Amino acid sequence: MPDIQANVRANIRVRFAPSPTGYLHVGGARTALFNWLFARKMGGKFILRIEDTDLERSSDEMVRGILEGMEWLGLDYDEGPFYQSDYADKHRAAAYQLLEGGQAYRDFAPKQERPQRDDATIKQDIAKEKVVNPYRDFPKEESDARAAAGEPFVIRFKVPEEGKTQFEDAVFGLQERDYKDTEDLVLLRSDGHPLYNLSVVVDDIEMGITHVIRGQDHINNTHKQVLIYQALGAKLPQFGHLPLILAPNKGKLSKRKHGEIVSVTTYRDSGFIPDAFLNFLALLGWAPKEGETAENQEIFSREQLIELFSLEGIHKSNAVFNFNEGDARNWTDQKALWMNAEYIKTWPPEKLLPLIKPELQKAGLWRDEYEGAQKAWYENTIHLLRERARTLLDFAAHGRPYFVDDLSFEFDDAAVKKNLQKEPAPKTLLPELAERFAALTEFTHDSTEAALRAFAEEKAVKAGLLINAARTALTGQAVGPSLFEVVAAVGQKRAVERLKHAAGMI
RNA sequence: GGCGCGUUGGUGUAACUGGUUAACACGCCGCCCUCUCAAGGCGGAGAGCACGGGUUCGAGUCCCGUACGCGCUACCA
Repeated sequence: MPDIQANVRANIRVRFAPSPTGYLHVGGARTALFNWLFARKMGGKFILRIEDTDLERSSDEMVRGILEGMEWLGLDYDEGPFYQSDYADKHRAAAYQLLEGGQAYRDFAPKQERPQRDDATIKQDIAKEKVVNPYRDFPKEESDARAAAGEPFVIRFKVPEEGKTQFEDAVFGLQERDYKDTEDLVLLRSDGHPLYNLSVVVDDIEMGITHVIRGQDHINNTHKQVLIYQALGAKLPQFGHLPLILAPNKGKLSKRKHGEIVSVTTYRDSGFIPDAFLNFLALLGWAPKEGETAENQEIFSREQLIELFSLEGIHKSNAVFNFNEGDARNWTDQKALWMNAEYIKTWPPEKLLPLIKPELQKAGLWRDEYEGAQKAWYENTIHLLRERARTLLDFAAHGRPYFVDDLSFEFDDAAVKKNLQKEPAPKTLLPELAERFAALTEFTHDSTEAALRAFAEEKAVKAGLLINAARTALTGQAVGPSLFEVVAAVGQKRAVERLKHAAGMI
């Protein structure tokens, strides 16, 4: 017997349809993610379509930003990218089909200057003025004649007077809207250019989209689109509207207001592991069913997310993305940062190492031996650093003393004061300690620890004093891994050198 | 203004078809560990579920109202 369920699932087709604004913002990324998860979960197809019907605002450059973001996040699409502008003829044909069918009409009124998007008071005034369009019931012959005479017009959808649109939303449930609350939207501009709501519907029908998963800010558009679906005689897809991701001030995310912080490339460039960012995004507005996860689990691999994802788990209320641009350390949502650190700490080396290499290369710290003769040493050093890293950038920043042979790393002022200069002992003891280290035939964590502790006892100083002084001498820092791990990683020659050098700084 | 949607600690979320002191994660504070910082372990503060009124033996969970927030309201997408 054929597996009917599997067949139904395999036919599921979803799409992510961003407009090319030059970058993929976190809200868009989450929409893409949810579509992708749904498609992967159901064994359906995930399609990318660029909504570039507003040609003035589109360019290759703008599209590239979207593609880059998708690629970084690893959201691979099965079809596309398609460009909506390539199908303008079809959209126009649909508009004329509706005109012929009497479901749309020509509006000869001259274009009005519109107020700025954010000028709410003017908008309100316009809304009050809204009256029945005089061309709505214009005689067909006259309309045809004026069009034939070359008079410019737009094609508007003729929203019926009585009744309401309705659809069952996968997230918000039954949605209804009275026809009288929907204006006669423009389908085709006076220059023949098709507009968004028309293009979307025609494309979604054409592409066989079964589930439209998009931001909640589209709910009003959906009512308009339902009208177009019906006028075109097409079956409605399943709609699912996602809650919005809000800025810390609870307003809408926007590049203009919030800058680069809302672009996913910022997270890539700031050393996020894509899976960590995806994990964080997935939990913004969605949660797995209780009982299907491990106790207190917050970390989910891609595979687990796919396994656990369901439309039912999506929330209705908006989520705040708590970034904090002014703060150098906690510049973005702390949970995202924590999650990234978790990934860095626990990811298998074969996945982590390829992400660190480019960072070291950028900083001029990379050597090919790290993948050859020095492989074991390198991996051990990375292991040391990963415990304290929050982003991939930290490997180059904190790792410099481990990767350079000379003294071309920073000495932190506070560390020098506290660990080297505060007490008089280091000045005389550090050179002596250097000699002890130089004399060791076996130079390991344990042998250096034994040597240092014996030396401290001999000189009647606390081991901690020497340990902290040595850490600053070797790394320039007051904080870092256990000293003897550092000593072993830095090696005998460099350790001896740096201990002597530090004494000279005092 | 109109239409729509939402409201659980600072943030993200949980709480089966209403049933004992509202749970978890991040963050915060403290303690332990310790050579520092992290990590880790343990503990703590922080919401009585926007507010008001109902229904009920019993409501965060159902109903009504109010407030607040958000979204949409283009010949943009």
